[in-house]
Amino acid sequence: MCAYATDADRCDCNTIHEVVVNEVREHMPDEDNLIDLADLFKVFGDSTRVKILSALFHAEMCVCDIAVLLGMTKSSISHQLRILKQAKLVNYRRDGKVVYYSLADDHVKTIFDQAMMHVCE
Amino acid sequence: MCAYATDADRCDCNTIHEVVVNEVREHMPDEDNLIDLADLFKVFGDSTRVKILSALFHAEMCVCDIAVLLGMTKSSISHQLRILKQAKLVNYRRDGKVVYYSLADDHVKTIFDQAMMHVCE
DNA sequence: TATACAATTAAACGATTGCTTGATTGATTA
DNA sequence: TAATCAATCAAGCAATCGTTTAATTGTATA
Repeated sequence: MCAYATDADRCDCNTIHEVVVNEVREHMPDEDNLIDLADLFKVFGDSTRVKILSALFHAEMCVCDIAVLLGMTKSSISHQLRILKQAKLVNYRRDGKVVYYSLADDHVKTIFDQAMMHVCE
Repeated sequence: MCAYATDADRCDCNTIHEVVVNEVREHMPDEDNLIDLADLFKVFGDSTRVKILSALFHAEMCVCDIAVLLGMTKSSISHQLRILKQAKLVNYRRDGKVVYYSLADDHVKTIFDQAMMHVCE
């Protein structure tokens, strides 16, 4: 049983389609890449962050602008911007007391557009 | 202060770029759509689910196959498949005792490819 | 009908996460 | 230098989430 599992201890199956499993295993991306992928989507998986990115599609904005736009505190916006910064999804520049944020990656727009297609079906 | 906030109570800013905020507000998608978008990404934001979808890109598989492939219990795989089913990301068909799952939406592959480009930069 | 087994489900847990509050940092200006 | 204010940060709390365990469902077959 489970002769083809990478981690036989965790497996509780008796019959598998060996050929299919091996075939799929060969074609799958590395686990590390898939984990990175999930981590990126995790960043997208919060409505506040989605709103921030969606706003930055149209214009560079300061923390205060975004807070007003979304009706939230500067603190929570700043908190979420830090997460977006860590994921290299936004750039920032300081001008006096104000910090302006902008979109760092054009892929994001494409990803959002495709996802919106799924949502609107 | 904060004359332009939709929810003035939550705002704690003194200076905003009024024109920019109004301009962006006009161009943003509806809040409901953005929440749906975040909810979709939330589904993508788990490595087990990303691995399952990535596997289904290549072949239809039963729960047991996927459990073996990923070295996890059938229970946890079934649990995640339910979430993918609810998000209309996978289809299923029963053949005797075995239930086969397959990909339901071609957008997913495009989204994953674009996201992988961001990750691999 | 009884057994076997793939799949699903429910409850419980530990871990993660987003927002709040209050304090602090950094830059400007009176 | 002192005051102001945009922005950040840290700690705490409530809510959400993924896996485990054990029980249950549904289908096939002896």
